[in-house]
Amino acid sequence: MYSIGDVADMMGINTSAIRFYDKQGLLPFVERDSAGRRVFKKNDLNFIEVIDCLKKSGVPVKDIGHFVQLCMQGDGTLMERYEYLDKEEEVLEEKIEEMQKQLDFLRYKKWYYKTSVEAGTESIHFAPGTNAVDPQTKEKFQTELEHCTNLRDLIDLARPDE
Amino acid sequence: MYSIGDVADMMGINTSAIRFYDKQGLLPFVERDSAGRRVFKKNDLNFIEVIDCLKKSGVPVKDIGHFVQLCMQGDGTLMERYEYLDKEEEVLEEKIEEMQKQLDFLRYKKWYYKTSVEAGTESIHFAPGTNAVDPQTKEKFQTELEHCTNLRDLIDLARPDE
DNA sequence: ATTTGACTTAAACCTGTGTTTAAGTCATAA
DNA sequence: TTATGACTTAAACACAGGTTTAAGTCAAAT
Repeated sequence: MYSIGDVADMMGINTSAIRFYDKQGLLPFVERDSAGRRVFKKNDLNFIEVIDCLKKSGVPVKDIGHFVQLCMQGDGTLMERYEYLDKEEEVLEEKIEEMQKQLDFLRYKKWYYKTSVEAGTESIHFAPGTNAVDPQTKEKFQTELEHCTNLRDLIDLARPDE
Repeated sequence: MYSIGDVADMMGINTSAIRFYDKQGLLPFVERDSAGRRVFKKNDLNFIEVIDCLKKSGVPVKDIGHFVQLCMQGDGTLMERYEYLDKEEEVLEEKIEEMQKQLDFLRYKKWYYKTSVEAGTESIHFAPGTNAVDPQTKEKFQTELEHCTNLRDLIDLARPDE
């Protein structure tokens, strides 16, 4: 048995966030004591763990509410719940893939600035006689990337010894 | 030379989103024609690519504005720009790691529901004589995970042949 | 007995990230 | 030459996801 404060501490969130989730229908299983205070049971933490996972995965609160509603309806909705999680698995996989693409681009730009810092000017990457980046710059990076064994050597700026 | 509509089409966003970014200081380099319309140069697309990457990485608009400001100040800020990207690289790496953790949990829950669907009831995972999930359920999954060669066999529900 | 601290609610407030609306400008095709 | 479509602005609106505030309840320690 835990109070809202206990749960807030355990989850690392604000008590008012928990009350907000409750109001949005995410915690229909939470009971109350004689004074009207929320009482969280041990098994409620399993629910909260799922809710927390979905929130951290970027699922909107209303959407999570739909899943919780399925959970409250017993074994008849087991398949729907499986399908819900199956869908979210796919969404999350795509999200991670997308993030990885952005990370690759960020690393190209780190290389761009590492080499610029080393040269003292960004203009080493400009097309001759212009102030614009040479369209071949990224391909040059790709080539260097393929021929390098250590990504860090390629994109990290050497730090003075500490 | 591109109009705001061209850029919107290329980036797959709304023209009003571009105007919004401009107002927030993300596009100080964009010029105007005699009629006051935005004119995007080829090199502006390089900036927009970076902005788009940072946005997709979850960086707040104001924060991106800071980077753009550095870009407008010439070679004197090269090191700061490198450090900015270095920081964002780390943030993004952590974000991906976090997402991967949520994905692992989601897969545990998929297994939980796959096995429940197969059994016809969720109660196979309850502690004997209770309505609460057995605390050892997750460990049981972990063990099965270690001994399995194909994740999909473990967590994906067999679909009828199509 | 009263004070303290954790809880309760409803309602107001705030931030980020745009979108929509209304009124107007301009180049070009019919 | 006029109608169309793409652009311009400022300001209002929307919406998610909370946080803050104000007023009150209650149990337990002083």
